[in-house]
Order: sequence, then C-alpha cells, then structure tokens
Amino acid sequence: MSTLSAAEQMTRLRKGAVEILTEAELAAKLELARQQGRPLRVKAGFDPTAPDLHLGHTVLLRKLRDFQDLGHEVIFLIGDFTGLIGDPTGRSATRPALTREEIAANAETYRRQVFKILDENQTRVEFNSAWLGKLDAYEWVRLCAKTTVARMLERDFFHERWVKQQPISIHEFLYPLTQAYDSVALKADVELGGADQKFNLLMGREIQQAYGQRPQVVLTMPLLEGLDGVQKMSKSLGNYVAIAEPAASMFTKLMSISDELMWRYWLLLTSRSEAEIAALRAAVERGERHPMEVKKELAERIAADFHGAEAARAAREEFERVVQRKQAPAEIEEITLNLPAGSGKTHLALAAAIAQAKLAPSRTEAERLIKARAVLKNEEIVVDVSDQIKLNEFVVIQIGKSGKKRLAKIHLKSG
RNA sequence: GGACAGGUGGGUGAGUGGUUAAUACCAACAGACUGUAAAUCUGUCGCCCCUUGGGGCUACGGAGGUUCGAAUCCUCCCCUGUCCA
Repeated sequence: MSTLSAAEQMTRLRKGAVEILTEAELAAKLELARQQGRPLRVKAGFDPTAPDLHLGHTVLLRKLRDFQDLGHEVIFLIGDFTGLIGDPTGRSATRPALTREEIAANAETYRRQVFKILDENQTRVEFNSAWLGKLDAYEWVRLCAKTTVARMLERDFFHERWVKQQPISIHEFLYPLTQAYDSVALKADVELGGADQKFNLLMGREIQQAYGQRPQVVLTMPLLEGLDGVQKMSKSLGNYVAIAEPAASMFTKLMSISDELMWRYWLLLTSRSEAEIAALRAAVERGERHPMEVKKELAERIAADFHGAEAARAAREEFERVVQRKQAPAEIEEITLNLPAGSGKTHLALAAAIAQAKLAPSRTEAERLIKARAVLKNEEIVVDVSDQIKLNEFVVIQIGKSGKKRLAKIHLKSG
C-alpha cells in the first residue's frame, strides 16, 4: 500500500481524468483503504472486439497503472460475455455479435499486450462469462427489473436512435445492465472507463445499490483523439498507432500529429505531470523550444514505452535520416514476383507489379498513382503509365511522400 | 394482425425508364506548400484488359419479370422504422 495521503493520491489520479463521480467519495474510500490497509478494487472492462490495442486504449491502462503504483488492486475484466452482446456505444447501428472463438482469440491478444503498461503482478484478469454465464433466467429477469426503459432511453445514443427511427435491439439494453452486474459480482470500489462509458458506469452504481452494495466511484478518461486530431482514435478510422507496431512506424506516425494535438498526447500518454507539461508548452509558446523538437521527444518517449529506449532512439534516427533528410531507409523490403512459367512474357507492366506487390490495392489504383506522379522507380518519377519491368530486373519502387511512403525492392522472376 | 414509410458506392445523401460507374458533401489517396506536420490549394477516388485513347465486367437489400434499354416499372421475399391493435 502506498503511504501517500488520500489527498496526494487524488492529485495523481485526477490527472487527465474527465470526471470523478464523486471526488469526495473517492477521497473517502482512499482514506478508508489506507486506514484499514486494504487496497481498493479498481475495475475496468474491455470489450474483446479489438484484437489490436492502440494508444487510445493505453490512456485508460495508464490510469489503471496509476492506481497500481498507489498500491491498489486492478481487475482487468475481459467482457467475453458482453462481447456476445456487442457494445452499441458510439454506433448508430447494431454491432454484430462475436462468436465464442473470436472472443477467445481476441482476449488472448489483449492479455499479451496490456502488460506493457500494467504491472502483471498487481493485475487480476477476469472474464465476465464466469458469473454472467451462470445466471439463470430467473436471475436475469430480476436484474432487468432493477431499471427501466425510460432510464435506458436517457442514454444519448439510444435516444438519438430512437428519435431518428433507427433500430434498437432489446439485447442492447442488456449491455449496460450486465456491465453493471459485473461491478456487483466483483464488489468494485472504483470503475474506470472512457468518457463515452459514463452511462454504463453510472448504471453500475445504481445496480450495486439495488443489490445492497456501496456504489463504486466512477472515473472517466477522455477518448484520445486519433492522428487526425478530430475523431477518436480507432482502428476502423485508420487514425491510430497500434501498441504492437514497430518503433519506427510509431515514431513517424506520432510526428505527423498537429502541434496542438501534441499537448493532448503529452497529457494522456506520458507520465509527465500537468505542471511539467504546462511549462513545456509555455517554453514553446515563448519560442524557446521548437515544436518539432518537443514532438520528437514525445514520439521517442512513447516508442520507448513499448520498445525500450534503445529502439526508440533508433526510430528517431531512422526518421531523421529517411523523412527529414530523405535518405534511403536502412532496410528495404524485397518482394519477388513471378511471371507465369511458359507464358513467354519477358516483362510486366509496372502498374501490375505494384498491385501484385501489394504496394497499391489494385492495378487501377496503381495506374492512378502513376498518373498522379506519386510513383518513383529507382528514385525517378515514373511518367509513363505503361512503364514495364523486365525479367530478372531489380527495381526500387517508392510510392508517396517519405513520411508515409510505401517502399519496396521488386525482383521479377520467371516462375 | 392492419395501415404507411424506407433499404443506393467507406459514411451522409441525390437520382423515379436511356447523355448514370451513378449529383453533392465527408472520409480516403496523391501532388504543391512546410518544421515532419496541421491548415490551405490542386488532382484522383468500382474492378480488369490493351493502352496517353479505348474496351470489357460488376454494382443501387434478395430473387424473378416487363422493356431495345431498369437504381428507376411489376411480382414475391428479406430487413428497418412509424402509427393502430
């Protein structure tokens, strides 16, 4: 247990949080925990729908880590049962339910990734099917009886869909209800979630009380904006940085964020205190620090969290060499393409080669890129749409600007 | 169970028999610019084949039908919503 006072703990826990409902209750729980030497049970649920975690997920994980550092018990709850329902949050349409096999595979992927942030020794991993799967019909009805349809329709996205005459399936109402029941089953003292989870988290408080428990404290974290700085980071929008991706790619992507967004990332993705970040920002505004340098430091820190300081440093150097000085990268992927045997062909259209090498999604798209003067062959812009590669030729193909370019060395062979 | 409305390309959403691979906006991709950006401007934005121009194929919930020709008309089916019970 931490020896820090409740007030000192609060300072750390408040950093970056959107809301704490209520702060007074949390302070009281922290104080009680300290006196009794009993850590708080801090719960956060994860939908096993996204097999790859990205930086957006780490905002919450980092806050859980804060609790761990203060000596509290973190319950990493994998919603394998609720995954069968499909969380309707943020969707205007019903989300397809996952199969048991998909959920199991995704849950495993989660486990492998979260301990880059969380301390494995202080983390209890639970699956909510353990208790939800055992509820019988009688108990389900009793659970459903603890809230009302009107209460459900208060939730913004249900309300929106209701007003817009869009479908709402009954089982979607079960999602907040089951998530709330998880808190009952775990006797959670605190539950963390994204700001969009507020309704579900508050439902937990109500249902806990209905089952005669002390309500959990709700702590919500912001949804991290994606690389575009506007929409929340998500895989489907393509504006994300995955935890599992290579350091160099992480670094490059992070360098592409706007200067304004950089401060959000400093706040939510690093352990720097709010005071330190404010000082850094002031220095940039006074012109003492160059935003690019500060952004590099940010990118390097984040890359280091997942790949270590050395790899992060290398990623930075690679970025400086390849993107800033436009020099060739250390390694170029080599792709070998085969001409059909016996076809008698001695060359392949460049556009076709690009498509086959998966540097572009289709040949049509590859031709468009050539027409847009975005394709470089051996460092020269390709002007001819019908350019070709000869048999046994090696060519270095580069598409797009150095920052997000696709690069490969293509070797055409007879197969 | 009855009455009515609707299902279009990644998204929103036009289009009611042919000049529609399908208006517009957003997203996406590329080029210019730059501090690596962001913003802005420009171009592209179904797939395949030959190729600086053209050809073919697939597409407007699903299956049939009418027609020289259908996203557009007809029939049946599936899905969604509203009102009534």
